[in-house]
Amino acid sequence: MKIIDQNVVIDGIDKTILNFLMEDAKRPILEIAKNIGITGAAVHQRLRKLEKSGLIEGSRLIIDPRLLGYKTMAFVGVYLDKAVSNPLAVNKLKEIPEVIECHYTTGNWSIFVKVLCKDNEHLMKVLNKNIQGIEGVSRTETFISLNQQINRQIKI
Amino acid sequence: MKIIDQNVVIDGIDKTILNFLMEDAKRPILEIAKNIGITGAAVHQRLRKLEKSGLIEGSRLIIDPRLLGYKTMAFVGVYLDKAVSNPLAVNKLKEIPEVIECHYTTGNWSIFVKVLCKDNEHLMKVLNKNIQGIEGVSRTETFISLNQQINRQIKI
DNA sequence: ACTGAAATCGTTGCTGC
DNA sequence: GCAGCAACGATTTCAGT
Repeated sequence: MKIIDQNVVIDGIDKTILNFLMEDAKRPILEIAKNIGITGAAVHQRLRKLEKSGLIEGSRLIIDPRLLGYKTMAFVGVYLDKAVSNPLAVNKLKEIPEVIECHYTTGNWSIFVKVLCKDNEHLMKVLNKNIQGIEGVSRTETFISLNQQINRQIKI
Repeated sequence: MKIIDQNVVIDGIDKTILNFLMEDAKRPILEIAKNIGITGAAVHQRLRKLEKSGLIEGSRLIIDPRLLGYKTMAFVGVYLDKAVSNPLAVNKLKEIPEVIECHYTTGNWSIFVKVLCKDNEHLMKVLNKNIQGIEGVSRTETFISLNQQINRQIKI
């Protein structure tokens, strides 16, 4: 777990550059530069500074998993027998490709995960065989996302 | 809501290309091409085909929001008075920048949202003022993510 | 920190296989 | 559907301010 002890200080120009690229990482730098009113070289310098600061983690190509048959998204609250088995359970969850998020949360559950499956049958297999099969998992509660209406990054 | 009625058919080479770029959208195409054993031009052709199919939604620059002071992530289950107020509530949620995901789910809640705030005080403001202030919202249940251990896309 | 130009590298289009 | 090459466009670097 990475410890964050200090914020990165950025100005309005940095924010504009980041907001552009957070929407579309392939947006030409010269276009962004023209929009701001500085040259492409200046934008590039700022991007290098932001990369070095660790604020920029990288870039990802975003695909629509539904077009590959992944049509069932679900959230699963996981109860663990003892709190001590948490890191072990997380390691086991990492090995399940259908698990795309995993959180250690306050409240009823020890662990909260987001899974993406092809259909309900696939989800059932992941729940019963993979997740329930992990040592220490006593019970799970599942919520199927019938429709995701918002999916975005924070506006900075 | 986009209706998906047919899957996009892709082969192993397409999968390899996509998996590379889903991890790092800036990965040089020539490098990927060499890895597969075809030319960069061929990789381009396939990418254009995949874009046209709608499978590729775009690319995003990924930043670490914690370095900008956004250190509190939470999941909020929202109870609505009547099911009919759902689309209206979603529209109101879209106007709250701290709401980064919104799902229509099975189970106890009508709507399930993921919010990203600077700290607990900020979260409290978003909950009490913004979310609870939406017409039709009767009650909310909040789970704070103390630590996100997995965050990835589906492996195809 | 930014500019402007030069060099480098990635992308796209074309022709032939 | 892919290779090879040429033309284009974008990124990156660097001296100068």
